[in-house]
Amino acid sequence: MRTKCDEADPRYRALIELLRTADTIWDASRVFFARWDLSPSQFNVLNLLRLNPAGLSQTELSLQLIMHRSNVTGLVDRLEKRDWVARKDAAGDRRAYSVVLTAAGSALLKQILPLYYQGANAAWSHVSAKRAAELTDDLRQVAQNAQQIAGAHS
Amino acid sequence: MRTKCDEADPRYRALIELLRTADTIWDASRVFFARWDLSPSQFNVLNLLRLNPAGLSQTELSLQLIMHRSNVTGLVDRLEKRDWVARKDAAGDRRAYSVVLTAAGSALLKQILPLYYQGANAAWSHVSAKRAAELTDDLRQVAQNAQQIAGAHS
DNA sequence: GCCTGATTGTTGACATATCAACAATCTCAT
DNA sequence: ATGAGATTGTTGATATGTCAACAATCAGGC
Repeated sequence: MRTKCDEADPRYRALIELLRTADTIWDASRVFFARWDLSPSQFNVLNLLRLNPAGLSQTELSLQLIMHRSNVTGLVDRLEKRDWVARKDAAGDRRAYSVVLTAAGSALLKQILPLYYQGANAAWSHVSAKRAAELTDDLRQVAQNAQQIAGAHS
Repeated sequence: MRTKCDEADPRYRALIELLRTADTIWDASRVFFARWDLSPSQFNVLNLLRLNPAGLSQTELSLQLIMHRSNVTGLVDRLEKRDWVARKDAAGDRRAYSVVLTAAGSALLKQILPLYYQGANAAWSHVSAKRAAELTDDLRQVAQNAQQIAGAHS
């Protein structure tokens, strides 16, 4: 039995639409954050630090944000230069930093978050909460499968 | 009536999961294409040219791939250097090129596509065709909304 | 023909991302 | 305690992406 799958397959189309939609949302968020001269990635760093007031090491940041350690260096550099985050010495490990939100960074987030949630809500206004939850489950499964397929390097 | 929306909202969670899943898939595809020393973006160019045998201008490519004109320059440069695409003079417009697949590029795609569809299928194996189609519709709507929200720069 | 305005691809400056390699440091078995 | 191996953040090379500005060209009204 052959595996039926080409560009007409509904699953393949869903895959393409998923990537396309994510790209569109990312671009829209870039426009949104431009008001504060902030990039989506920079916002993600700030938002993650908000949820971790004790601070995160750069490696922890890279794991949460799904990016390479080396990329966090420049990201934190630029945020630090604008006084939104600070590098504290990590307790008990002289190799690592503990990156924390500054008061200014916290204040900035307080300004952004309500508008951010509002926009996120508006984009999904036509989707019911139940359907959104189902969709989330589907996506989680797809992400897990994709990782396994890539991990098998076949 | 206040708008209820925070990080616990199912719609917000769907948004986050959407971005996260797309990122994971993109990373997985990067691993997948690495076998041919190819990037996902480079593959997208080749695949798009396959569907347009007459060739596309770089501006047309940028519109289809949702990226800036200026980014296509380097992308095509690198693909041309490896003889997978060629820049022909566009008929009737001395400013533009007509970018086309070479025989080598076409042969490369023939090699990749079956494995590509196979992987795409595997990632969505747990989702029914009907559900995939519904999901695609939802995503299209979300993408459209996101664009409008960004366009309104509010 | 000719001028105005739009479009095409390129360039340079920059942010974001990967990877390999490096010094500094930590961990842990011995 | 010490040496082997892992981990941390940085650096340099490179790809990918944006944007503004530029020369060349096109398209249309006059």
